[in-house]
Amino acid sequence: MSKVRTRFAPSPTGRMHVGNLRTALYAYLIAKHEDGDFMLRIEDTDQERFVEGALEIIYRTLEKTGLNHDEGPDKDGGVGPYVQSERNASGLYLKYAKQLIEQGDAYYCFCDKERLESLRSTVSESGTEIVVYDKHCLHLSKEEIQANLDAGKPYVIRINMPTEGTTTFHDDIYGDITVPNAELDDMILIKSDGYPTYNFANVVDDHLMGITHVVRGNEYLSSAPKYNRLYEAFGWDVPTYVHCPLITDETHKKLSKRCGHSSYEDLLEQGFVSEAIVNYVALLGWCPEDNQEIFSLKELVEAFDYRHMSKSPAVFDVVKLRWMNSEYLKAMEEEKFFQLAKPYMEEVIGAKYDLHKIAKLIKTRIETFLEIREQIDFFEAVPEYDTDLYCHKKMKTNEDNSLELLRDVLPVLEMQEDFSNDALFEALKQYAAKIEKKIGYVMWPIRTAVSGKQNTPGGATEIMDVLGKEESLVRIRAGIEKLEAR
RNA sequence: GGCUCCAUGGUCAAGCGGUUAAGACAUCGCCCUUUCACGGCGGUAACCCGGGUUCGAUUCCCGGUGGAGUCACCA
Repeated sequence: MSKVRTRFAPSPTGRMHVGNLRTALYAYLIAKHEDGDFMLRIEDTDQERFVEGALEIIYRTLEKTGLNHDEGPDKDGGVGPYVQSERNASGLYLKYAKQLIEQGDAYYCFCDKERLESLRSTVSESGTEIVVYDKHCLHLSKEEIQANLDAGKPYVIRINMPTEGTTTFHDDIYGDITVPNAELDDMILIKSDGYPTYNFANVVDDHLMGITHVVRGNEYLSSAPKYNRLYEAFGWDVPTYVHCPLITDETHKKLSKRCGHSSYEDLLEQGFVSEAIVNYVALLGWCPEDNQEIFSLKELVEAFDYRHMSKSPAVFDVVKLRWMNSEYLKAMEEEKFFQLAKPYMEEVIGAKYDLHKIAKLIKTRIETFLEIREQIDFFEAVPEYDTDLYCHKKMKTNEDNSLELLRDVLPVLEMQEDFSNDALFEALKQYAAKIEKKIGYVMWPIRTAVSGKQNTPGGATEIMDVLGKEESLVRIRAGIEKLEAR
């Protein structure tokens, strides 16, 4: 049995779509599960769609997600170049296309855009007809072709598909798929600009690079039967196809830029951690036997069996991603969490307070880093709040007894030397015991005064620990004034 | 519209002829608690419809319905 070789073959056209990321992940997992090779190939045959910087995004994303390739433009494995425009420069694709022409499996086509368009419109009017090229140029004589070529007339090279019978191709997930040959378009192999089309370059390169498993998105499923004709014409072995189920948005449509979280970079910007994104995406269309949900990349390699992949499309559920992200944050070691959260904290409160302490408080209370702002903004300044915040049914507090409590407890805090959480808690516990109230009765008004918020990360003492004695007392006095002024 | 694929709770999904039809997210309730969160416990909620095959279908086959993908000198 030969070594498994898979490839990720993105086009440098922008951000990393999560569908692409998952395809890359699955290709990586299929290879690594069998101890095979995973390679990167750049499919840049469309010069018009090339986006500046897209290459860097591809490299960066693979690196950040840990999907390290064994071969690629930057890592020669002997079957390069790994960039299609470079391969094309040597006339590689044209050579193979011409071989097909000689065999009678392909032909020159000189039809211009206008003719092709008129073809389309006439066909659609007749209704029942199928929209494929009419093979007009297939019937050109040798002399006509040569004359056109000599005249420098632009041309493309098309494959000559059979018009009768059916073609069956096999996908390891979806099984056998049979289509009528009349449906098969004489697809273009070489474009008039000399570049190969995706369909052609893909087949040629996958063969030349020894790819054993072609992993790609379900949206290519319908073009797959055409490939068999190509492999057949060349006499090459057809690789194993693994088409991944579609990832959709909440309306069950193919995930698009419109939904706002369609790319890996979008998700990072929205405060998700890379590992959680990879983990979540792995579970979109695949599931292990024991239903484990939290996976490191290493564990995924171990557990991944692509035969357990699902066939039906999966909705990208941001809510579940958020949950998973929170799991990663909770499990993260403190220092790492601090480093990642630091920029978000600094953005709100600078370096005024001990950010380590604050990081500890928010760690179990956020799902994404973006929530940090709303969690800690009160440290910067107490927001405007209504005094009915002091009313809490369970704590049995209201504006009146809160005012009384704060006035009463203020001297206690003023005398308190040690403003650490533990010491404060101990002191206030004793105070509560003294006045024969439950601890919450004491804590609620204080927490309200120092934060001005309904909910806060941490309780009254933890907040005061961060604020320090001076600021805490300032805020409590302000709270008293606010209650008096009501 | 043609072709192709898909079909278990709101979502991700186990299941692969006989089950009280798992689990997770979300949701609801309770407990814990210095608020919230975390954590713990529990609840609500699903096999698209109709025919077969079979002693027995969520599971196999056919049809319908529904959804999606695709029909470029884009990938």
